[in-house]
Amino acid sequence: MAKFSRAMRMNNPRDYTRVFRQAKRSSKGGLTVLTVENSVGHPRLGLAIAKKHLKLATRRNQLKRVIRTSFRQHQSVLANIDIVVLSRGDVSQREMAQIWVTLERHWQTVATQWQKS
RNA sequence: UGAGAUGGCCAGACAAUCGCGCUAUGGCAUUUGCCACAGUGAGGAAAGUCCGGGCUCCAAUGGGCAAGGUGCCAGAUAACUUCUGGGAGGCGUGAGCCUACGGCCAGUGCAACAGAGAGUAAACCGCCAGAUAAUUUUCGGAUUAUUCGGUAAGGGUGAAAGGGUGCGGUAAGAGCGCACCGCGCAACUGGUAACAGUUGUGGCAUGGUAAACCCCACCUGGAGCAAGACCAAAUAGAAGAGCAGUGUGCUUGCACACAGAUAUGGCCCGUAUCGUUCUUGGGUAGGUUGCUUGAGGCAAACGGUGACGUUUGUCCCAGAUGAAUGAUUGUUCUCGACAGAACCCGGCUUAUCGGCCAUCUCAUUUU
RNA sequence: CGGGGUAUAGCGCAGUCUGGUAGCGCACUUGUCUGGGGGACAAGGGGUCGCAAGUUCGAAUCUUGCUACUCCGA
Repeated sequence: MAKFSRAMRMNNPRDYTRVFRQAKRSSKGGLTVLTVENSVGHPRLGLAIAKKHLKLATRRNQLKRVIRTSFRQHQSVLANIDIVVLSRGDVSQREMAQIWVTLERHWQTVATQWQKS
């Protein structure tokens, strides 16, 4: 059962600044993924999709939904880490299917970086 | 059949799996929650923020000025830069469509360059009469030049040159006279009105520009849900109240006297710091609310040319807050555009793949 | 989400209120001075005035609608 409840989102600005300061980065396919350890007991996801990269609100919402769904389906392989997904300037040229594939590759690299203890 | 005009409607469909927000019910915890099941869940533009209103706070009970807006007339509406009907002008064969459409005979200004002249008109070329001179002569005059006058018909300049066309008239011309057209004024008729029609009259007066200042008529207080209301840590500061160390006295909880406490340090001096508890108000982080039952939708009847209004019945139809509608797979079709609510409504504007319906127009063919 | 501002030469800015000629500085090109560079002097080129409609005889300027950038309110 792969749920995605409200506690698995990062709601606090301090969490974001902590991640931005200490995180490991990996970027490919129009997205950048930042990861850092947390003490909550489960993985958490945060999104930062820039208006400059995707001008239309429809496209931004669509991208966020795709990222959330992918996170939900792959959260069993992830350790207790905070993840922030950033958009990059070239994301506007990608199809949604391509984004889906690159997200799966991101989760694999993150899972190898942070072995589940 | 083809080409159009106007108005309205839809915005891929179905199924499976995994998920999200809100609401109701039930269960477990009772503290914020968790679980089960059911219902419900973006738009015609949600957009731009260009107008109007509700709502909230601030200001003000009034009047005037300023500033801004609107601008044919009548109506609709909570209100409007909206809508409906009508008028005028323009476009189209037509159905129809478009129009910031009050006033420069109240005042002030502006019009570069060109042009003689750009507004109480003006003689550059030209046309015409007279005078003078020359030439010529059939002795009537003719031609040329100069000068002084007349003249807005023609040329030329310009975006624009002070009514247009025709006839008369004249030395040449001229609203100088006449006819028609246009314009102004007056009366009458129709119309709520804008305006239209008829008659008479004037004889050209009144050129353009008000999205130039302005005049006239009408309208407008300012800010915006990050408005506003409520709850409320920590820290610093403010106000108030109680308590405070040591010694003495006695009436045993009061009075009087003396200053202190902590840190540094072996101790003194010295140095540094300074009460403690509670309450109050203020209000930060954070949270709650505002937050969706409304100038609501749908249907019918009635009134109205219509926008719309009235009555009855019926329905409840997003409410998020780092922000909910998605992903994957399958089937199918016409292969899916523009695009995501954030306090709520009425409009306008802009973006947009296509499809359907109704009414109407034109052309062609057949009967 | 709400409220403002700006757009003119490669860059930074005037001109817009009050409509007729688009200008200033730096940069660029050419020439002269110098043995050369630097520097100075002289001359020159370079503009859909963000885009599109409208008003006007005429629009960078006035009006309306779009586009981009930017600031403020947590």
